[in-house]
Amino acid sequence: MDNPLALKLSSFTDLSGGDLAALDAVIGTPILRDAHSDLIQDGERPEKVILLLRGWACRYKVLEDGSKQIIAYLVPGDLCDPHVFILDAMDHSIGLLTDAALAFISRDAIIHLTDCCPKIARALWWSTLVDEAVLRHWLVNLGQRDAFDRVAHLFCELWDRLRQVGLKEDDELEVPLTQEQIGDTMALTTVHVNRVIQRMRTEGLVSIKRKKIRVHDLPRLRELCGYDPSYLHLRRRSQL
Amino acid sequence: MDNPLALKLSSFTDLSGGDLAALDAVIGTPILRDAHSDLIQDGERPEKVILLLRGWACRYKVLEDGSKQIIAYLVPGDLCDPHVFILDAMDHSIGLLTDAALAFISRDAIIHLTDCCPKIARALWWSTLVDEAVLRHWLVNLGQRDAFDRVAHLFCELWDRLRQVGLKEDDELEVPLTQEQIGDTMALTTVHVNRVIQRMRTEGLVSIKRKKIRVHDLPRLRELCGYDPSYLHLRRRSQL
DNA sequence: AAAGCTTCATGATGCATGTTATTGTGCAAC
DNA sequence: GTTGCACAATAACATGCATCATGAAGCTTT
Repeated sequence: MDNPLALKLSSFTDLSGGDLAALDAVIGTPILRDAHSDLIQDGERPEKVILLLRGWACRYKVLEDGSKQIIAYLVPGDLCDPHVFILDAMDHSIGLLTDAALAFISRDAIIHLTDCCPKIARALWWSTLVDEAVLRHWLVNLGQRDAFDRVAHLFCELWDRLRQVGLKEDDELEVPLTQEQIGDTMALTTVHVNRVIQRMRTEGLVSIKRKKIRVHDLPRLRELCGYDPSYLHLRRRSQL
Repeated sequence: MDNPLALKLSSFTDLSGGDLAALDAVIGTPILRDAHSDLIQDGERPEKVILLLRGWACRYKVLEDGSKQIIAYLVPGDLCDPHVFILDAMDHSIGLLTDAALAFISRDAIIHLTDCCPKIARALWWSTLVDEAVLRHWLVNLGQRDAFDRVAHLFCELWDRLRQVGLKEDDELEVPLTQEQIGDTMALTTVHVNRVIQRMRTEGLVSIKRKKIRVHDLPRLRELCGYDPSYLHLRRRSQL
């Protein structure tokens, strides 16, 4: 299965052959885009729903003073806001972190998909509810945890989410994020992100080489930062 | 109109008489509950959807170390998670901040309501999307703004949301929150919340007396903290 | 009206994290 | 292979907010 959306939804429910075919049908030929371009900008009115097939994107908001907050990551299989048409205008931007392959899905295709495949409709519901749960969890992180725990939580979450779409082998995690982007996510400066990562290194928790994070001691990392993946609402207990 | 849900949804779309009747029908006799009780707790499986008719509630999460983060406020007219049945278990709690009147709505009633009244279905969609937008906005607040701006933003947001359901007269805002709860919301200590409020007072922005906040200079408060209500996606420009 | 509790007010001190600056390192362009 | 650039590493210093402590003010209970 090379359709990452199908893979992701399969981790919620069993999809029939017809469901899988319907999911493949909405994709069409992937559209390629370069890193650092915006898929949609704050204030624009969305015309299509975006499905990320390859690469990474993020939701973010830039304030008047230039400070930037990353609000969510989109990884392969993530579909942004299937019902965004109801709103008038975007209240944040979506930008690409890497080169990417996308499918733009029309409103009508979404409606058709959910009308004819109730299992998919339900799985998409699950997916949007999980997105919201992740957002709540990030809020708790920013509000209540210190720098180390925030960064550790991010690594643990990405670990679980990437495994879900088959993008992680062994104990290596390919995370195409600069320390600045990690800082914009967890509301830290690059300097401090660096301090935290140094500490993780010296404590033998992770090693990072060219944007590949090798986690040496996942159980300990999880325990140190109090990570509990239940907010991801993964249905199937997949193997560690 | 004394149905706050109908009032709130009306700020998104015009509802027919039949729609309004359907919204009234799901309410039944209100259930009264005392302040400080939990409507549902972290880890529980939800059986009903909760509609808040009178009083205030909040979503919150308590960490192992006892620290608490308030994730959202529910005010009259707010309906929590119409599709929460899809998830297995709550990943946070919902607690009452004041005495309250509630309607518990069954899953079937929700399904029936949305099946037979497409305008309501759409308006509920809008409402959940707005809830999510508020959550994103809070994340940006916690990540990028200082204590003063965070508290000011909260006041501005509550102003707009309460006006939407007809709970605000003149320039007075009845907000039944202690400084500790404001702190748990905006990730500040009570001490620092107090300092911020003192500053607002001495600058002539607000005066607070027995949990009623009188805002003397809303335009200036908004400007000082960079408030932009577009994230609330209010359709109708109501009068200030 | 005293006692007890919750909430608010305010000062002294410390720390986690921000700010500014400098240097190193690896990759890309030419 | 030199230049330039993005990213990472690290040091010195600054600060917003937390922590700890104390007291006052207002309610509730008895």
